[in-house]
Amino acid sequence: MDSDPTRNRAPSIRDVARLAGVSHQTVSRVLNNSTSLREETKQRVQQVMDELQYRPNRAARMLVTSRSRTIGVISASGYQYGPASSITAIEQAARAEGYFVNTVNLDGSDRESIEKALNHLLDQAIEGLVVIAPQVRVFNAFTEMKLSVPFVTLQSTGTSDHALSVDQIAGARLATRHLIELGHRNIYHLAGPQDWIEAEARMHGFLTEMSENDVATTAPILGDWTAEFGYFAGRELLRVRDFTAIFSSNDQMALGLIHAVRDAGLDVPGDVSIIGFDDIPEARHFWPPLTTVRQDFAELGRRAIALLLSGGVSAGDHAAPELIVPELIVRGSTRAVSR
Amino acid sequence: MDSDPTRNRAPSIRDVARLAGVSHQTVSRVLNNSTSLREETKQRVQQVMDELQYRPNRAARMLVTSRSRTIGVISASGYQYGPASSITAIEQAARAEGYFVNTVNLDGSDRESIEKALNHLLDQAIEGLVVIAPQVRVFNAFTEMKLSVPFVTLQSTGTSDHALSVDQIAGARLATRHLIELGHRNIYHLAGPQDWIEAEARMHGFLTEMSENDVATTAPILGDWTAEFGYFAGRELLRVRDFTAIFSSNDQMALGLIHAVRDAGLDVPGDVSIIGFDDIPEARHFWPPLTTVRQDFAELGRRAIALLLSGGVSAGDHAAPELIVPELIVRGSTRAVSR
DNA sequence: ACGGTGCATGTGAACGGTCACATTGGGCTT
DNA sequence: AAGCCCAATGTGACCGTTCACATGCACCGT
Repeated sequence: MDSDPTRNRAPSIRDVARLAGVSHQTVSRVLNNSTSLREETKQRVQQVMDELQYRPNRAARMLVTSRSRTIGVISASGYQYGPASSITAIEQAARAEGYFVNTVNLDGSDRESIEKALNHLLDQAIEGLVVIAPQVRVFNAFTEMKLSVPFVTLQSTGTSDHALSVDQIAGARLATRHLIELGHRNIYHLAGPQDWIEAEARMHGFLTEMSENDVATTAPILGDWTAEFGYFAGRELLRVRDFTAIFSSNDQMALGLIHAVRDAGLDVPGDVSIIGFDDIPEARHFWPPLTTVRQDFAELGRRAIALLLSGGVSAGDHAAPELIVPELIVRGSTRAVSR
Repeated sequence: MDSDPTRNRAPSIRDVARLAGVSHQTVSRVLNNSTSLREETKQRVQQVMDELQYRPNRAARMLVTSRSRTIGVISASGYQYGPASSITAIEQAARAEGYFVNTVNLDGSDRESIEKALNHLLDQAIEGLVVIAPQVRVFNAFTEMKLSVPFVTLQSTGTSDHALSVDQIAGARLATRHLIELGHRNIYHLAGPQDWIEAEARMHGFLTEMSENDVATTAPILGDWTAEFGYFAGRELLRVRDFTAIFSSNDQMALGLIHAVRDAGLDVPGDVSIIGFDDIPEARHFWPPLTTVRQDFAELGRRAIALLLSGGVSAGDHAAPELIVPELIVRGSTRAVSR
């Protein structure tokens, strides 16, 4: 007869208990390595667990403790270098603390897809949330939403206590100052999309640094982060050619810019200096190797988990966390202006 | 008195039942939209749910159905373009089917970190597993492991019924044939790490195509996928300069190669033709725009979920799934050999 | 010898859903 | 009008863990 009820079921705490000759509660104690357990008992139980290949049922545990040990991540464009690095770091940091990570990728930046994503995670009973979706709209959506779980926003300006971020303004100023110090006075800024917090911050840093040094500025060009856009923007810009340097808001657009300059028969950095932002791994092998501003995405991810697990971010009465300092990486795509 | 027991607890199915004046089972039926429910009852229950902002408790459901609706993803180097794209696609496809995705990043390729990652996911009671870790060692580890959950391996050679993959051999032959057709006869192959399935497959494709066209080959150089390595390998190679073309096993190394060729004062493609593999988004804006072989990582991810959810991959008695066909993208980094 | 103390362990009831089965009542057949 | 069926709903058990509390027992001081 194959009606043995234990046949198909995974072994439970009671199965272990029976075989070890103890109560189920004792097994539970071993599981949670409680104190006040005789070493001998512990070992016996442990041994039975190994034999049975026992695995605690997470659902049951979750049900009774009402803790999921799961952290949700909502990410836009998770396939890009920056977010992807942060996600990797988040996962590793979370796992080290025994947490699970559940990532959801946003389809769009509209309210509906945000809510769909969020609901998906809340269904999962997440205990914390990391938002890597630095569009202004998304950011506002989250701050307005009165979330019941602690959350942290990545890659924003750091004006909120929920926001963890690299100091974009400082980074942009670093880049801009570098160009100014090289003698450039006609500098364009190829910015990111208007509704991205980072793009805005970098633009702000650019404009501030320019005006503090009394350099006249032209209106920044709003791009979409892609090399493709950089290329076409570059072509457009070169029709006038009233500049000697461009500060691109990210490395991909800088790559497109270089491409356009080359297409026009000009040289980087001979005719035009170009500086990027991010320092993606490929940047140092662009031709010429790209001068850029490095931000530590992984550190960002680690800090997000640390902040979340320290449990401080739900109430909303904390000081804004420290900004991560970006670093200027000078390579071959910038040069002193020729007169 | 704040001893109201319902105060801090999330509303349960019974709370809803009480307020709607039905039994808890009826609420459950609404939840699973069972047939044989009066429309009126259904609506009433639904309304109470909305008022209470009721959310079914996933743990409880999981416990009784013993289904987690979670799919695990194990990934090496999840921050790179290929894997990251696949992961994004996997998540979206899975979510569309109501599944959750849990990603774990491998710290190393040793047995221990594999088992740690796997255990982490099994603790989570995953119903399926996608492995994006195309090292031979990792692949073998999984096939040997006698996993109890259905699983799919991505980016492998497709020799197993668990393996879903782009046809790496065909892709490599495409690249190689392109160079041969351009008249190149002295072609180097900069391969990926020896223990990567894809690297091996591409190398195999290269060698096959070369020998079928009676072109003499030199031993492939084993790289590590980074632009950095491509750069140094290129420098080394250029000390002899007995070649006119290089087939690089990925785009990053190709980028490093171009860098090295330029450093040596030579031109791509004038002096050396270079072809890559992957078609990362930046490739078309390299200088020169990179000729490469495109593989559709997102499609790979979607198929993985489709395969997993069709439930066919646990038994092991199925035909190997179809390979995805890669595509040659000709841009500016290759040119007919000059005589 | 006795009650108190504290450690090691056991007992039964939650947790919040679903499952299998029981119950109700209205409409149809005969 | 009796009997039957089926649709709509209710009842109680169960999933595998932890929690709160109970029990047994050795050891201690007096």
